[in-house]
Amino acid sequence: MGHRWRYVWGMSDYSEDDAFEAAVPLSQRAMARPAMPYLDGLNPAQRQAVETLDGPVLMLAGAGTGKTKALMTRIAHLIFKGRANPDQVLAVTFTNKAAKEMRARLEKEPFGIETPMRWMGTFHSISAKLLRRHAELVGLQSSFTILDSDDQLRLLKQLVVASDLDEKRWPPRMLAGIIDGWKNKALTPDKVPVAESGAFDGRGVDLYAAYQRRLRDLNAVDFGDILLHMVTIFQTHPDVLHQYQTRFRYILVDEYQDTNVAQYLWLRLLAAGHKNICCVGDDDQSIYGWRGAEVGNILRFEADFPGAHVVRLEENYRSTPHILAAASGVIAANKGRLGKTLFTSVKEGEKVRLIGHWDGEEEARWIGEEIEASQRGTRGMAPLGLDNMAILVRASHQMRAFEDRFLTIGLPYRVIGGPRFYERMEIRDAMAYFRLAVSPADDLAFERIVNTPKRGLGDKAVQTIQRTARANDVPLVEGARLVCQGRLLGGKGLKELTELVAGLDRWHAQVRAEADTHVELAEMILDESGYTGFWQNDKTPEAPGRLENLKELVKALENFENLQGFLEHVSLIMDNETEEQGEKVSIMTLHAAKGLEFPAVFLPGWEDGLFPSQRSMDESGLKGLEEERRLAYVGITRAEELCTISFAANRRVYGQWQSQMPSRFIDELPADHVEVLTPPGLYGGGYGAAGMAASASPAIMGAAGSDLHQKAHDADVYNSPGWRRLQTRSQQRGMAMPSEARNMTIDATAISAFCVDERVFHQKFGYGNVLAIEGDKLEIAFDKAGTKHVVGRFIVSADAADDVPF
DNA sequence: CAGGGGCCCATTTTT
DNA sequence: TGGGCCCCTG
Repeated sequence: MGHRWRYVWGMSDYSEDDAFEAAVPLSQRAMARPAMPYLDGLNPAQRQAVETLDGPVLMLAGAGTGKTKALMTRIAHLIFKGRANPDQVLAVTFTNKAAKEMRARLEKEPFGIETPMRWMGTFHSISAKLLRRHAELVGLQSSFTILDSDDQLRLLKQLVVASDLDEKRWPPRMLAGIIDGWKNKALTPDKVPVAESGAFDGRGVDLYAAYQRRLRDLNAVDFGDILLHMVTIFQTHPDVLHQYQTRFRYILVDEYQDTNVAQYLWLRLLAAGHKNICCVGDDDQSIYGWRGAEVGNILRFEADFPGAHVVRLEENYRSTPHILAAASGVIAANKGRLGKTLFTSVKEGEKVRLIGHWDGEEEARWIGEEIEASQRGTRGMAPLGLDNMAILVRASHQMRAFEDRFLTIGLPYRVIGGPRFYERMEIRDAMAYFRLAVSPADDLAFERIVNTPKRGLGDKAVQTIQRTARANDVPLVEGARLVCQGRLLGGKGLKELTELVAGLDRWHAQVRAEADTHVELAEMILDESGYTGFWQNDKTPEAPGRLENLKELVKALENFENLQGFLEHVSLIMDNETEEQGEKVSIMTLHAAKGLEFPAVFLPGWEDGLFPSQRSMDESGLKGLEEERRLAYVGITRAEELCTISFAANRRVYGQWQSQMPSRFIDELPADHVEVLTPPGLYGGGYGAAGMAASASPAIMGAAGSDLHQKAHDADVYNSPGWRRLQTRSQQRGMAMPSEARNMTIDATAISAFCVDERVFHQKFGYGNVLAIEGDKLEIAFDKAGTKHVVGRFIVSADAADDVPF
């Protein structure tokens, strides 16, 4: 069927405007289509979302309910029904990846729409395209450049310095944040509310205005401007607005819960005429409030667009009932939701598993073992490939424990959202040198570094070496030696190659003689080979980072006996890891996981302060907590078959060992859908790190109760016999306790109901942070009342105070 | 100009 | 604890 329709829209060779003006009355031809088979696979809700073509539609699509399918089918339907040709559909996504995927899927069966959808893309890419056409309306030329955040920062820094502000107290980065915030709210300098005029030492607005002038002079825009300028143009040039209101007959928006105010206005202006706007989203998955997203946009949709059809997609095709119930239980604690009830026709499945550990290292170790067990097939489940498993963390620094552990046991992993350390070019180069020092016959390593750094040994020289080596049936290094002896190369190349061969000989001798420590040797190799110098002389902006990575690599060597030992561990992983191939466990942040799904998901680090993040709660209070809770919801709903939540009783935070309380979200897990596991090394159930913390949880015990934290504090858990027993047992079994923890005596901080840095609330003085603890007296820095010494019984944890309206 | 030392701070991230 | 940034020095 593809051909026929391709023909119909074969006008895409025209200029865009011609194509637009020519807007073909497609309906007759479309009607001629025999059937619309693409509608067949939809459930009633999806079908309604697809077939309600006119007027505003809000598609509330819970996790795993076939949102993308519905969205794409709707687009196809609009086109096949002849309501619009592909050029008249505005389809907005948040990431280029999402747009790309959607394009790809629309081209394939059952849709076969091969006419490119010109207006499918991110807010930014579409706006940039529009802005190039109308740049002069905001004083720019259409050739304007788009600054990245680095450029932006450099510019702002100049302005801050020029304004005699103390760069330390008023960092340009902060100004960038403030300005971005204003732009996200579609506030031009003249529109910034008076209430915010105190920002940035009272200079914020002025600097913002100066920055905008500077950008204009440079004929440049930053990311925020791309949208802001278009909103300005739409607001001040009705003719332009009208042009696009007419052009875009239908508007579709994905991830609507993530839109900020500027994007909202942009959409509302464009949709104002026909109101044919379909927003797809899930208020429960709004996790980008910190970068300006307004959940309010989705919550207010019906008010903004009176008469809107709201369609709820609630049938979940992804997860088992227990997983859905757990996720629903957690998210139910949020207020002001639009509300959806996910259901599934699946009957079976494992409960969500919950386990506590002594510390973060043990948690990583346990998860590693679980992953290996799942690979073999466990608990009657079929073996799972590594691609089917993921570890989702709150903050990227949590990844390190897993990377370290997986590297040690040789478990292949991939980090989503950031290149892996051992995959970086400079690390691979350095490793190649080490490999050659250990095994001179490593030809791959030789090929890799023979001309790195540049030695004037190009393709031709390498070919000569290879030919010689092959002719004499020797490794490449020996081939190179023969080339040097026979003077088969000329001039500079010969000299350099001779030097390299001599160096390799020397390093190899050192390895064998064990004259120096392997760390010193590694440093020597990197220096003498000229590799370090190569990056030092490199002027590209990446060079310093690469040097840092090399330092890091050398530091990592300290954990091994010798170079060989290190290489063995890493090479096991790297060698059968041909680029992006092979099965790997995924490690990523919860944010990065949105939109993905895995049969098995691990959710480590569910500890108050880490998750929910203390900072989130401090900065945004209840709002912040609710966003964290949505993050928990996103995490759980990534799992198809098996979801494992874990926490550690102790964790190193900024180099300090800290006792951790299980996350309050654990309390919110419905007990009937959770299986509490006993941590390894602990005999029987009893008081395990998990057992204790979990059974302290009313939810898990099935007891009525509401405030785990207060109870836990009251019960003085860290001083409890159970806790001591755990500590002793762990020691006896030589469990995964780092030496610091092993020797740790339980100090006043842990015994007190509060801990240093804890956020607390005082009836009279308000909120504050604990500075120090002496017996039952606390030194607290109150936000408003200053630093005071207070007796502990007048203080409640800020967590508990959250329930008090403020 | 590059590197060392000291100091401050410490999520989430796309465009 | 440790990474990034700035400043100072050789």
